[in-house]
Order: sequence, then C-alpha cells, then structure tokens
Amino acid sequence: MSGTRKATITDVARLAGVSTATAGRVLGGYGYSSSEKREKVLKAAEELGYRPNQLARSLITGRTRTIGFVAGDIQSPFYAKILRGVSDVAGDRDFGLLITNSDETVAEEMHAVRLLHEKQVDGMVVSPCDTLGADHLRAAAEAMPLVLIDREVAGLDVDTVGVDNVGAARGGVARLIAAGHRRIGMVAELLAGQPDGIAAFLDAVRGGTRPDPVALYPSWQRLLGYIDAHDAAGIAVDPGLIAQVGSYSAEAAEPQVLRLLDAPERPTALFTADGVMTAATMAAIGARGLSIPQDISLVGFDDLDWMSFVSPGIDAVAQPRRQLGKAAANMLIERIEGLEVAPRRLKLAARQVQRGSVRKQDGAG
Amino acid sequence: MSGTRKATITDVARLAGVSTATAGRVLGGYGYSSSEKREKVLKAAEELGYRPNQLARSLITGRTRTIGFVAGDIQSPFYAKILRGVSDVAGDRDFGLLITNSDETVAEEMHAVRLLHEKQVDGMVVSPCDTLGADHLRAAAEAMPLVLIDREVAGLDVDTVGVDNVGAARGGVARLIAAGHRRIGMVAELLAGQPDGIAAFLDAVRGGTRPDPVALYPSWQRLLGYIDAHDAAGIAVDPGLIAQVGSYSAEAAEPQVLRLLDAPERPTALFTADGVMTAATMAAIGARGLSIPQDISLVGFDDLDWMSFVSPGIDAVAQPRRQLGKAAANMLIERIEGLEVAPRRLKLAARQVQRGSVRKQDGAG
DNA sequence: ATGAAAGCGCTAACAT
DNA sequence: ATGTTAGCGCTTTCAT
Repeated sequence: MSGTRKATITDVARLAGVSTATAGRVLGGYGYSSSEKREKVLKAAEELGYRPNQLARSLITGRTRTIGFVAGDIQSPFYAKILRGVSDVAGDRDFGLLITNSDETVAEEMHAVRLLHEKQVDGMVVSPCDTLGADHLRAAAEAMPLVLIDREVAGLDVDTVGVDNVGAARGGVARLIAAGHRRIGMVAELLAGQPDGIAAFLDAVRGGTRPDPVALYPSWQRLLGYIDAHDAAGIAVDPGLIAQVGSYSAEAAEPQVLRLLDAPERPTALFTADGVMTAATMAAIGARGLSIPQDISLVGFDDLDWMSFVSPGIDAVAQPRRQLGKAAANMLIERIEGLEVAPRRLKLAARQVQRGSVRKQDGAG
Repeated sequence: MSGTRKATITDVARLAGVSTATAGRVLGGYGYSSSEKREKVLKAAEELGYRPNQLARSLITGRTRTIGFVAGDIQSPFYAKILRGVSDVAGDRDFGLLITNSDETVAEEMHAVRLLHEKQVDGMVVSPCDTLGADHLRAAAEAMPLVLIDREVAGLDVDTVGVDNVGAARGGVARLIAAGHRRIGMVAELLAGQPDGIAAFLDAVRGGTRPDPVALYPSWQRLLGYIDAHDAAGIAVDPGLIAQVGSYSAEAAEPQVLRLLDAPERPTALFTADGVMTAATMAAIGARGLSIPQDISLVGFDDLDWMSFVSPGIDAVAQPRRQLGKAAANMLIERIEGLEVAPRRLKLAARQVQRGSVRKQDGAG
C-alpha cells in the first residue's frame, strides 16, 4: 500500500552512487569498504528503508540461518519445555526455528524431515520415534548437521542429548526400596522396540545378556533402571507388576494402572516412566479412592508443574528439559558453524525430587 | 558425500532432452505439458533424485509457504496447545511454521516480528503483548496477512480469534454466586492497560462508562465479567477482594493469594483469571492447609490437565485452545491464498467444567 | 505445447 | 577498496 515496492540493493547502490557490489559489502558485512562509502550506503539504505532479502542471500550462500525441530507432540509439557530451550538458543543466535510434530509415528516423522529438508534448514534437532530403521534420518544426517534429543538411533553416529535414564530410574526406584517397599509396580509405555516383550527382556537381563541402553527406547531404559534397583537390593522382579501400556496415551494407561491396583496383592508403590503415565496413574488412584501415600506411594519420572502444589506433593525424577533443548540447539549450531569433532553423547543430570508421596513401609532401612 | 551435488532443474531438463522451461512446467505443476514430455521429465527427475529448491522458487514467486507464530511463552500449556492447533493446520496445508517467543515484552515481540518478516513468512499469527502502541504490528499487517489470537489491538483492523472473555468469566463467577457465595476473591494478572488501576475501572463501570472490551487485555475483560456477574446478582464488588498480580507469574501471584486468604474476613470462594494464577492459588491454599471445597471454593479460567485428577477436581472455564490455534491458522492461510473480506472477529465458545471444587453455601438458590 | 531468454535480489570471483 | 560480471535455481514472459 505504501506506494513504492521494496527497495533492493540495486536501489541503494544507485542512490548512494556506488556499485551493487560495494553496497552488498557494506550491507552484508563482508569484504572491504571505506568508511566514506560505507556512510553513503548506510544513509541511502536508511532513506529507502532497505531490508535485505534473505531468500536471495540464502540462494547463493546455501545457508538459511534456520533450524528445524521435530517433536513428538509439541503440546505436551515435555516437548514444550524442550522447545523453549531450543527456541532460546535459536533466538540468541539469530536463527529461525521451524517446528513440526511426528505424533510419534515414523510416517509423520519422515514427512516432517522432508519438509524441513525442503525448507533448506541448516540443521535439525529430532526426537526420533523409532530407534531402528531410520533411513530418513540417516539421509538427513548426510545432508546437514543433525542432533538427536531424548532418544538415540542404533547405528546413527551423530550428536545426542539426553539424561541417564537407567541411572535416574534406578535412583527413583531405589528410594522406594529404601523406604521399605518390596512390591513396586511400574507403569510404562514400553512400546515395541523389544520384539519379544517384557518376559524375554527380563530373561535377557537376568541371563547376563544386558541390552545396550543406546539401542533402547527411554521407557525400556527406565525399566532397566527399575530392574537394576531391584537386583541391587536382592529383590526379585515380578513381571506381573509391570504395566506395559504400549502407547504414549493416558487413556490407554489408566486401565492398566487399575489392573495393578485391583490385583489381589496390590503393590505398595508405583513408579511411572513419564509424565503421561503419571497423570494416568493419578487418575486411576483417584478413581479407586486411594490416598497417597497412605494407601500407595508414588514416584514419577518427569517433574510436572502440578506435582508441587497437590497434597501431598508428588516425588519425581526431574529431567532438565529446557536445558536439554538448549544443549541440543547449541551443539547443532556449533556443527552448522563448522565444528568438526567426533559425535558427542551428552548426558545431563536428572534430579530426584522428594515431596512426600513416598511412605515408609515396615522393614525400611 | 554421495559424490554428485544436488540435481537441479537444468540437470533434469538435459537428461530428459527438453528445455528447463518445460522441465519447470512439469515439475512445478504450472503451464502446459504433453504427457510424452511429462513422462520423460518425471523419469529423469526420479533418476537424479531431483528435489526442487524452494529458495529459488520463493525468490521468484515471493511466497515461501511458511507462516510465523509469535507466542508469549511457548512452554506454557496455554500457548503450547494453541501452537499445536496452528501446527496442525500448517502441516495439513503443507506450510512451514516458524515460531518465536515474546516473553510478553514489546521489545522481544518487535524482534520476533522482524525476524519473521526477514524470513519472508507469508503471514503470521501473533498473540500481541500490548493492546496499544503496536506500530510494528501495524507495519506487519501492511506487508502481509496478520491474525491476532487471544488478544486484540485497538485500532488494528485484522482478523482475530479468541473467546468471549467477559461472558465466560461472568458464567464462571455466576456459578459461584448461584452456589451461595457472596465474598468471591479474584486473582488476576491485570497488568497495566488500565492507567488508573482497579478502583478507577470499577468506578467507570459503575458510572455507566463501560469500557470497550476490544481494547481490554483478557484479564481485564475477565474482571469485567466478574463485575457483571456481581451486578446481575445485586452484589456489591469489594475491591479488597481483587488481587492485581501485575505480571504473568506464579511467584508474584502466590503472596497476593495469601493476602486474600489471611484477610480477617476470608473470601469463601476464589475465581482465577488464567492457568498461572490458578496454579499459584492452589499452592497458596495448600500452604495455608485449607481444603477445597470445604474451606474455600475455586473456579479457574483455563482448563489444565491436572484439574481432572486432583481430588476434588477443579472447576474450570475451558477455552478450546487447540481450536483457537486451528482457527487462527485457517483464517491466516485463507488470507494468504487471496481471500478478501472485511476483517473478522471470531469468538469461539468457552465451556464451563464442573468437577467438585465449588461448595454450596448457606443461602444458595 | 515448447523453447529461448530474461530476470528474482543477492554474493562471489575477478579485475583494477 | 571498488567496479564488472557471472551466476545461485528457478519461474515467467514472449516467441514460435
């Protein structure tokens, strides 16, 4: 509406009485320029309200100063917090941030990666939804820097950021054991990944064929921590206490938790593998009219806002989600800016938060 | 690493034995092409693994098929859910989505808008952090389609999406009144916007100078609903019951709520203006060892995950956040695709959710 | 229906 | 230090 069309570098050069090359050098901040010309160019640019066309620039340089993020579901507190971390760093470094959701399906993840690729992002942060068969990620990693967050992909040798899920889960369960609990239920997604299911997984661990955590999905890693904690205390793991929900959904989880609660010999404590499972567990406990911690104790993986203001507060294994996002974005941008070192596997520390949802049982140490 | 560089349309044209123009027509899906040539071109493209360079395309067409979203803070459940809605639509329509945070400051909002502008988005969805003095938004609106979400800007005539905050808040407070409550505290952000503060605002409303809701920030609109509900029931509004937190922060809100709870004549119910205030209110109620709804009733604006599984459940005024995001993105893309109609002000319906946090008082109807 | 040629706005050699 | 000249990869006249 403002009458004239957007000013280009040619317009600026003409008004300043210099070549477009000189104007470009001043405006783009590359090459040499005398302060005399620089002033003229700047003045002309100011006068014309010149704004560089990043598209034209990117077409030549091949860099867009934009990164992509493939989240599972951006509206979940987990990904939302990570996104904030990624966004913080992107903003600071003056990068754009393109986001997409995979809804934890490979098909959508492929679609997302393709979109980001077509938008020519300089790199991407992905929370891969499958630890295997990620050819599209392998292809992406050949075309640009790629950082994996929360999960890893077997055989894909790129930078990764996460927490030590095995150790953090072991710590959470160990607290329950230290409080005297012997029948501890676990509520976890545990989808696919392990072809032969929980029984085989337990057998393998017991038989000394310890799976390589790198190839495991987080909830399986957390199950491993649960098993480790039991082993360390000399307590046998009862497979009947492990609820394998099979999907990242509270609707699917609640009946599984109810099954645990309704069992003849009810567990005295529950350990949940992530925020969604914890929410479903709270609902199920409420539905059965049970009280925490009198009737049942609870420790949840992932710290959520409400855990601190419900009564009692809920104990949690807190992942530094925003920091995870920041770290991933920083590693990515380092790569984009040319860093060449061997792939890094960064593990940030998780924190055990105690709030009163664990009750001491008879026989506590 | 794969040996050859990325195939361009020139490579495809050469291999297919046609001109780049013809190749472009086939690959870009514009203009005419015989099925004979089309086949050849497609085959060549396939063979070379051709992927169009969107940058080059955008440079010519001036369209990037990317939209931007400026949120307050993407990690809050409110914005995260809206973002998901925006992202749903963007994904469906094959648009990229660039996101930024304003942290509710004008300076960062300007920075965000500038970034999006430079990235040449085709349009943007903004949740403006100030209802006045938004010159940067006015400028943006001249350069591209702009849709405002959750809030409006006085004098900026563009599409907007939100809920009827006045009516929805009135409904929530009316339920408390119907349950017999007469001393209802309100906890709200209520930052700036109204130069002379709450007292003057109340005077104005009472004096018949009803402010135009369009020019009000949501929490002020919700206060208006609170006042309306009182007026309709013939109950005088006690300014002492209104906690003006002044910032969108739980840390700032909690002491204010404690002040209300510690007052000589404690309110029998609280109405909170958004999720952050509700969380702070829960914490304060817990800190004083009060029980909901025995000691105090509560209705919160915005429905949050945990409200359904705490005991008792918390009553809420639920905004359809994901739908808000979807609607905003749809309106935006319609504009981008050329729709020319007068600016629309879309109001989606809020829902009153009852869960048991409101107790009937003496004198209830 | 197809091709030749001219750019989109900018940067990157290459001269000078 | 500055200007000239080519493009980046694609779309879009304009012929034919």
